[in-house]
Amino acid sequence: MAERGGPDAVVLREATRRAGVTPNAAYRHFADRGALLRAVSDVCQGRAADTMEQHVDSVIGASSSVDAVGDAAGDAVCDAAVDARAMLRAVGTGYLAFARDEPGLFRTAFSVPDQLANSFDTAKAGAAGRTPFQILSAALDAWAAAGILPPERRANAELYAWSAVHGLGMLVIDGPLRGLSAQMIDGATARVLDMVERGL
Amino acid sequence: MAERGGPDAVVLREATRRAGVTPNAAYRHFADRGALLRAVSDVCQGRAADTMEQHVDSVIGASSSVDAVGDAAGDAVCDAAVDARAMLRAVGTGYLAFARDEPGLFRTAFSVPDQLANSFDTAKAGAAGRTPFQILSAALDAWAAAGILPPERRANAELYAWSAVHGLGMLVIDGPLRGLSAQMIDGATARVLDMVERGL
DNA sequence: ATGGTATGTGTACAATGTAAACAATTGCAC
DNA sequence: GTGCAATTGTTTACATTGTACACATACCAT
Repeated sequence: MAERGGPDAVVLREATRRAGVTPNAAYRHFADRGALLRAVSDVCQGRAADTMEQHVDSVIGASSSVDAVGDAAGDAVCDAAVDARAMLRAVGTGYLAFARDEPGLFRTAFSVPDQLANSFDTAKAGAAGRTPFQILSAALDAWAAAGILPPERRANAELYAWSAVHGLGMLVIDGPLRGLSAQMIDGATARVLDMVERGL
Repeated sequence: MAERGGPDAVVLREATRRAGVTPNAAYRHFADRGALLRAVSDVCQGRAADTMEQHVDSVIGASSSVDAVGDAAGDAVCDAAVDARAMLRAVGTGYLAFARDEPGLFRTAFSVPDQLANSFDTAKAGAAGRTPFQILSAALDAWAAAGILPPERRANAELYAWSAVHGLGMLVIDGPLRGLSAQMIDGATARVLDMVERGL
């Protein structure tokens, strides 16, 4: 239901109908519709994490193989920086790919009020066990380790990178940027990630 | 109704109740609930524009008076750059101030699917006649004119700056960043704007 | 005067969330 | 094994919402 229709479409009675039970049976499992929606939202965040991991993995794999083929041992630092940048971009593109491929799930994932403290809740984790926030966090740790993110800027950097990418996602799927061509969206994605890379 | 409760709270029957007419009278003015919501959304964008103009004006006023007092004629270019940066920051802080002060209106303003082409619709304009998009656009024009935004990066720059600020707004008001202290939010706002300034 | 347009009313129906009381099933203690 | 308590589901009921259809009224122009 969330997949097509977003959060507003996740409806208690329809859920029970699909489950083959009467409407009120739902109240044995969820306090109210809000609780159901929160549970669905958590699952959606897990799905987002899956897409992000997938993008990160593909980049890591590619980068490693290239490293293995033609490199001397001198520029390990440079490699770390290149890898860190690629990883953060993969996190961003994965996030936005999820938004574009599954707009209903994306909107459901982030349409329910939450607290930053819950960003580590395992209920929001993907198959790999990490939540979207943790995936982003790891990419920024890699930046810091590679020395391309000054320590004084590391604090809360998740929020700033996240804001940029999340904003683009929202504007694209149900904001004023909807209906842009795929190329336009690809371009905007690249440019927003450029901005984040330069600006973090 | 939008003010407290956001888009979900703008309800057709309640509106007619407050207007003192029967529910179906609404259908003489709006095709359906969606049309009503779109109209409300436009008004909300106008309110956002008002807040943004207000922030921009206060900055322009301050900057001009400083200029008038103690300057030779040499660094007009520098002044233009300083002004342009201040203006863009004011646009961003205004946008986020609106999100924080009127979260219901903010969510209503941007929760209805729209097209970029409609971003100039006068229905979305504030008292000064400009829509939020146009206000942002003007600030970026000032950047370009001051020479601090390379021409090849000017195209669609609205989208990138907007994404960053919009994302922070969404995360703060009903995303995982809700409940952050006012200082935290102020800090995050400043840092996101730093990122935009460096990254555009 | 008359006819058309704008606006509002009355009645009606389907869908939703949710409360309260009741029933069936399950698991465990004795 | 028996009985009790927790778990899960059902039935009935109600308020609220969006919306369709037919009907009424007021006003304005010809």
